[in-house]
Amino acid sequence: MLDKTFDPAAVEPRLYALWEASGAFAARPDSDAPPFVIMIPPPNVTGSLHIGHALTMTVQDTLTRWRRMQGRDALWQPGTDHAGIATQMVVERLLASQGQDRRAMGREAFLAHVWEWKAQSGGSITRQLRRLGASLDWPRERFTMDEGLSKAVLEVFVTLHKQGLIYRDRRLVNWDPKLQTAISDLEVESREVKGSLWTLRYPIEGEPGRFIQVATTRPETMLGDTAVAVHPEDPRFRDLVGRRAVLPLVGRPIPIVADTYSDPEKGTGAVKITPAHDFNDFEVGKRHGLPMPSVLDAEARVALAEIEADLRAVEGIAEPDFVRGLAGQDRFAARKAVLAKLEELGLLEKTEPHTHQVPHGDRGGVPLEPRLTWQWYCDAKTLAQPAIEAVESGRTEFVPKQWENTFFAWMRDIQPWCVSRQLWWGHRIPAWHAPDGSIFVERTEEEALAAARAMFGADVPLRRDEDVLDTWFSSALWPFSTLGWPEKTPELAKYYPGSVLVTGFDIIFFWVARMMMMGQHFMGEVPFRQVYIHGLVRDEKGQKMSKTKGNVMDPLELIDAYGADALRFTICALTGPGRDVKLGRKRVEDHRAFVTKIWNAARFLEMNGIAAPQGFDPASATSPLARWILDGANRAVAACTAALEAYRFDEYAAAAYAFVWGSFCDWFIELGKPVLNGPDGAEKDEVKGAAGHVFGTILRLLHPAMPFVTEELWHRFGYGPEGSLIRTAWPDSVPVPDAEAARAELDWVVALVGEVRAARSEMNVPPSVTVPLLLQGAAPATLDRAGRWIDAIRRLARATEVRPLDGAPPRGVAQVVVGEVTVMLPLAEVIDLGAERARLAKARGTAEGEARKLSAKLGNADFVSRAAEEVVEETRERLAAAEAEMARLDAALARIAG
RNA sequence: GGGCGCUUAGCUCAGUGGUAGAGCGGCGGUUUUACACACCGUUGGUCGGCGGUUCGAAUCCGUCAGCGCCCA
Repeated sequence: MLDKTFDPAAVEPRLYALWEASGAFAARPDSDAPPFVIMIPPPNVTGSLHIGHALTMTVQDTLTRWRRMQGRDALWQPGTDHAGIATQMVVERLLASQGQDRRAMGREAFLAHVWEWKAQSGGSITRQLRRLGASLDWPRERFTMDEGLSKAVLEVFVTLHKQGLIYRDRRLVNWDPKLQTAISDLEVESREVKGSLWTLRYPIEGEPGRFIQVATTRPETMLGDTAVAVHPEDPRFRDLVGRRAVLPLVGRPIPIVADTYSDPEKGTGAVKITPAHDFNDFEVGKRHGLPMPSVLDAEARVALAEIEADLRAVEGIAEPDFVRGLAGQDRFAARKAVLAKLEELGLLEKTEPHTHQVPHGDRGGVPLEPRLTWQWYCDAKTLAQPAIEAVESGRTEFVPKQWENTFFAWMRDIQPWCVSRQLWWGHRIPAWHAPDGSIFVERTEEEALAAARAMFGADVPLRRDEDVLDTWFSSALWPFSTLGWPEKTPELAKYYPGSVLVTGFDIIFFWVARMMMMGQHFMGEVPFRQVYIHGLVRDEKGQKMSKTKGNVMDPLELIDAYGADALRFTICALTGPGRDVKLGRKRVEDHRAFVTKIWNAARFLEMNGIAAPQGFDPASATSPLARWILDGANRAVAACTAALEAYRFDEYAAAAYAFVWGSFCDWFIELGKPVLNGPDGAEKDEVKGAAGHVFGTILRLLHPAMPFVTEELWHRFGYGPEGSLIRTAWPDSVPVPDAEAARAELDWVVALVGEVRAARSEMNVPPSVTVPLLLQGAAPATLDRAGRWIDAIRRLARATEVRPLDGAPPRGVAQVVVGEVTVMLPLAEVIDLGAERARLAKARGTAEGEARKLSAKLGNADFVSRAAEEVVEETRERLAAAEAEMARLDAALARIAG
């Protein structure tokens, strides 16, 4: 016997362990089955399962389980990425709590600690994914720092370098002074900051008393100014272009240059140019050949080495000793000091409050500092071209398609990709520096030494580059590095390119773009055929979930409370195209009711001795009820299949829900009860067979979304051994012959029951009162139907009997119109004639409104002559039906008049 | 400032040229032995505003407004 309620916690761990142990998740490279491949976008090894993972993994698992059931050789590739900055931060924090420091222990010792941490606490997310039911092929789990993937990284770096697509350059980068590393443009987060706009006065050289005013939000960088720029057409400054200003505090004369970067409308119309500390200024500096001294060090403290030689005293303007005193000060302390000194010198014109966007590091959280450094760059512009073409030509397709625009916009304007990071945890760059500055990029130190020997004619000592690669560099190789590349493995041959990449739109630039570039370049083919972009999970009010807002939901807690099936089904039901998912506890609770409904339906079947049918042939079913539910199941199968093919998880969930609850439970089971309670025989056998058959279809249909409850019921009902539903074939939609007749019959029964129930309810007839249904004007076929369904009608419509009206209608009837029939309910004892008249009048009003609308339409000559013939014909039929109904309601009203 | 998206019932959302829908909620009723996480019935909408195309517009076009996101 099934328990009274479904207990997910008792079932989930057992079934998951069974699936995993039996190899149900395993890809089968040796099979002939066509592959279906999803490469998991590798979660961060430091991460734990959050609600966003729950969404993306539910979608991926639903697709994987569905395709696996369809007979595809499914590979859902698991793994994690090493998350350079995040992991290094975690381990450093851990060490700090033990009073240890990374720099003190040195690189090797630190890395040993990281690996130790990884072994102990890394990848807890992979355990949590099991709670969700994710059917990943665990024995294939990879890690971006493992040996094989590291080999792929090495191969790619060296190859790209030899192809000139990776190079070293000295440019401005986004520098995180807290983490002391370069970071990518994509790791920059603009934050609105309430600051000030200071207007400074720079004296004009040789013209005492004349100044040019510049506005700035970062006065401390003025030590590194090398020009003042004005707009070439700005008449206010025309005579100053080509002359020089004296840089306050420093004393260095700097040119006043004409550059369209300066906006006459903004600030004073003149801007100070600090090429080494601002991206726009850097461009101006390049255009005008300006020096580019850095005045801040790696920790964003004032550093004077590059301007020391420029310092000179100028009475009332520049004080070298003051500047020297700034050395080593933090940028914000230096700002205060600089402003105070400028004010003292009368060179601070004004201070205005100013709100502006300040770039912050998304990991470290501190304001970033553009910094001029040597870094390794990847020529993304070149690599992007084939990736763009692949999407243009449809070799990779985005779903929904609109995201292709986002992809194109980013890819067509892509900047050189800075791939080096000043970290220890990551793939160390395979470059060796010779004392003279030559660099050798090779797979091994031996090869580098050999290359150096060839160049210098003698052995020279080489020093390996200290930097590591951006984590995304290795992630970009994931679709093929996990399959064994650069080795030519059977897996690589079979599973590349993948079928679909599933991810959120915020990740298009990170994973999609980079995997596309690397896949095209090294495999000569796209890494995936489709990219399914889903929304973000938000709270019920549509707010982004965040720890600071306190509105985060823990998927594991939701699973504990409602079960994984409920959470997964909720996510499917809410995942429409191009929409964020507004998720609340209540939504999960609501959908749990559906899991419970299935469980209860199963209990009913069990009580009636219904199980996996033996030798039931749907094609030979004769009873209308059996044929009707078989037809309904087939249509549900078709709808669910089409929805999944289109990535319409909401439609998939809705179609399954409507069929299971609205058809199978509400009508099939109810209509079947009289038969099931009746005598044994062919009819009962057929209804039981159909019930068992359709329930099996339901379990298969819902398995991708709610794997646990379906798998549990599958074996409990003898459809297969425990844990076998996951390997069972997805149902086919097999049309039922002459389904229209079965539908027409059941539609009639449903309409009759519905109308009678509504009339009784509106008349406030207590359920205990049962009455005969007298049919007036019934066609012989209708009387036959009534006879066939008499038991069900008795039960569902609270009727004693159904028979033709014999003679005059009794007094005090309630009447409803169903097709050509007027059904009379003799309710003399309880009926309120006034209420019944009002009810009939209302029904007549509805029919009349409908008829009026339709006849107006048909009265329009343009409509009749220009609309499609079927539409006109259908309108005529609807009008006739509406008028007939009006006539019957008129007759009904006349019967109870007076 | 540029781009994208959204606006349909109280709420969350389907519906992309031909009868405005679902779930949840609300209201009324029900221990009808699978299920009160249920059953039965019912109430909710000038489909954001305006204009256009069309025999016909929630749907196509234009425009305005509001909201959200991305980029600068």
